[in-house]
Amino acid sequence: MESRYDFRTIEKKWRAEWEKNPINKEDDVKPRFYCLDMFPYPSGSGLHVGHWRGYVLSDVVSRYKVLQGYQVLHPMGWDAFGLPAENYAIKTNTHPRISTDANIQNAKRQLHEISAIYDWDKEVDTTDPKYYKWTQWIFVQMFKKGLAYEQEMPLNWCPKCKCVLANEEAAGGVHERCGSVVTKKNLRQWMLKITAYADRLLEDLNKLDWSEKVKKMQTDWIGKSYGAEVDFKVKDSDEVITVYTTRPDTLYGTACMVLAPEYKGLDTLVKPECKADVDKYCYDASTKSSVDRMTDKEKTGAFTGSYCINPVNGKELPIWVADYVLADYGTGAVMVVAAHDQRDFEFAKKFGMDIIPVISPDGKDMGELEEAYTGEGIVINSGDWNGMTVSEAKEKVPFLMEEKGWGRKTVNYKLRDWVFSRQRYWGEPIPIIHCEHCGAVPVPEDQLPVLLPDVESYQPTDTGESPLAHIDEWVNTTCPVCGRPAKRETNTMPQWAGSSWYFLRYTDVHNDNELASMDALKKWAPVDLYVGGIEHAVLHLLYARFYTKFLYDIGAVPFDEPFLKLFNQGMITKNGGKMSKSLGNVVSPDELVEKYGCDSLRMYELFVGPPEMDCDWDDSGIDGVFRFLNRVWKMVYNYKDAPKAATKEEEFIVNKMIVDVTNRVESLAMNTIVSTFMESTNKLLDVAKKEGGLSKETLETMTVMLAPFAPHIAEEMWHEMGHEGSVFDAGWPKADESKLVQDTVEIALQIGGKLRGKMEISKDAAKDDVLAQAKEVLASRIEGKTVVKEIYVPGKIVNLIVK
RNA sequence: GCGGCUGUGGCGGAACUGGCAGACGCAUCAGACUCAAAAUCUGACGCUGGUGACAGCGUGUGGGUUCGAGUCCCACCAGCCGCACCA
Repeated sequence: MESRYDFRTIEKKWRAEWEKNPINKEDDVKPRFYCLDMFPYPSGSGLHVGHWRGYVLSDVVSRYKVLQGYQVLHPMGWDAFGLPAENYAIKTNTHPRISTDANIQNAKRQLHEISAIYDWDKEVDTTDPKYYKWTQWIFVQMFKKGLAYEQEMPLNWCPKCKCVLANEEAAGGVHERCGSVVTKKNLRQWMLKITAYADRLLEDLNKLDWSEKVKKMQTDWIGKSYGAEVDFKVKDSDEVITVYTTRPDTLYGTACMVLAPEYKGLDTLVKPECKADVDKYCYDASTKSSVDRMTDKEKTGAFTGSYCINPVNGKELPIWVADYVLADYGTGAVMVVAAHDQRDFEFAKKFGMDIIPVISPDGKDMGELEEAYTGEGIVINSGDWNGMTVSEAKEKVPFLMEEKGWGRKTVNYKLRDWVFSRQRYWGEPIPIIHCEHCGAVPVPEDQLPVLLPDVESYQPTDTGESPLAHIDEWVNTTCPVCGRPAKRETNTMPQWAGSSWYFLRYTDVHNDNELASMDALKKWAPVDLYVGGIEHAVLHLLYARFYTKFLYDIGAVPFDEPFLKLFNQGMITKNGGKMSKSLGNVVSPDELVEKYGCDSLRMYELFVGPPEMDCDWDDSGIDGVFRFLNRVWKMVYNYKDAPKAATKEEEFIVNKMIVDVTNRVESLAMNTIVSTFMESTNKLLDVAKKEGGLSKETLETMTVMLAPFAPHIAEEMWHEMGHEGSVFDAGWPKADESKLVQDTVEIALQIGGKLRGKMEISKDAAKDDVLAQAKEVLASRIEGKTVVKEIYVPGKIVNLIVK
């Protein structure tokens, strides 16, 4: 062993050794732990220090579990289909297969620098036909269960990426990936009926150990609300307009009916004299971007000339069109209760309609309203319903309406079905054949996978047609049912298809007969700890839950939630901004590894701050971690050959360290673990200086505990202390509680809550003795005053209140 | 607009159930070693006043509860994130 900490030699040596003899051995007697990173897109820009943060954290947990005697599944793979890979390929003018492979090679090389315990025999690549065979198989199963269907409707269209988007990808009217403003395009597309799982996706959030933040984001996205549907007959017509409302208690206060510009059947309601106005209004609404429509708060509208009848009081209500009503939420029709909804209030006021209060906080008349009243209160102006409280009326009214045939109780969701097809090349072909006689027919399972054909031009088109549509020899096929000529579906699946189930595949990567065997799934899954960024809160994480529930329902998977515990690491920024190649602020781990070593960078990634919080990257602090590792190295070097018996103080420091580090790994408070190591080491070095050495056990315990964090230096020190096997076979140390009991404790002395001194007392000193002693110490300060109250918190504090 | 998170020295951040605020580290300063520098080691390091032991102030702001508040309650301010006309 050299006195100098030569990290380059050490890290190279042990990385090679672990590749030959992995420390994480399969052994079916041991308990199991599945620790998963969100797999990356192999983009051209490679990994930066932000990627390391999550990967280091999950590797620390994995290695810690190994030390605790678990066999750990800690795999890695590639989410290699989809827009980022394809756009990169287009930009660099290379086939996506070639650029993707190159990017995977590069990312893999960079990942090796982390020295995580990934088992590369279990690598998953979503673009591998052996993998996407099962991505397609899942789609076929969904089709067979009626969960995959085609529909023509106005869809979110990204003009830059030239493809349709799911609602989740277009939240806020902006494409989440490229930032372009989304427009609408009327297209026939494949949809997945995720709404059929809305309730279970909502309810089962209770089962999960996820942050409240992510659970809330999913809850809000699913957007369940309780209310009623009410049927309004159209005057002089057989038509009926059904509205959805969460306020059936306010039905008597309806001023008018408002329909979305895209309301189906609008045309039949428009009177000839109003047609020009309504048409113009609807045209203008259709050309507004969804962002404008969301941000223009000034109410607009047009009258159709028709009226409908309020079932509760027979009142005739004018029917209007207004773009503040959304076509795809509820029924696309809203009853305007001007007095109790701010938007309705503004609309009614602008067009001079009656504003009739039907809820009053005290049951009395409310006079002229300045704004809508949305609070609790008593029903007024509402016939038989008068006198009920709001909550009472909300509960009872739907049943009263049901009896009379006016409407019914119902629930509603914001969640929409998932737009699943993409007009792009680099994705899984949707395994469907279109036959004139048989309709859409799934490709028979024994013919899967439908291979993505090689193609000259994979540039996207403006027409909403996939680049695959031009490959006649691929498109033209025969119908698997009737054998007549037929055409293949040319759309591909979205990026999310492959990532919605990859965590299942890791358990049984090489299985050609099923997506994963039941045995393998039972053995490893579901995932015990899932680590990744929060940006997937309602995308990947919602889709993966949906897929898992579906696969559970068809008996392919033995559980219905994929990720038991989720940890979202904070983002690392540089100079306050997200790291990106275009901003030129990417901090590459490569140079830091070169200068300080992998172990130092691993520890520094943890030390920068609480792992769930964002933080701004600053290289300078890594010196502190590097110095710390040098100190530990020297400590072992100096004292390993002449061990001393441990003093009481030494045992206390070591056992305290064991307790603190263990608790903090369990709670993932990684930044404070590094502090604990540093503090303990400083104290041990003081002891060593005083006593002329340290015990063998102390040095060994320190080395073993350090191993998950700084594995190379720990392994080297372990061997230098004379051990044959790996430090990861040593077992995680257990604290000896008896060593943590100290004979004396220092307590703080306060007068009137202010710190006025300290004193050392025996750990089981009686209260009266402590107080007497405290008064002695503070004698000069309480002289001439009366002590009116004495507070003693054992082991902590004495507080004297004086007058 | 609604909802959530965050706010502590020059900086990153500690402080588990209310109990000694500022652990640990960075930067800075002083000292030791050195011909010198680097590295390393030792020490100082919230602010204000005082030569000084010491005193006063101090966890975004203002109130409150408590013997005692960074921590609990109320109101507000700022920053970030999410949702955003969801009837």
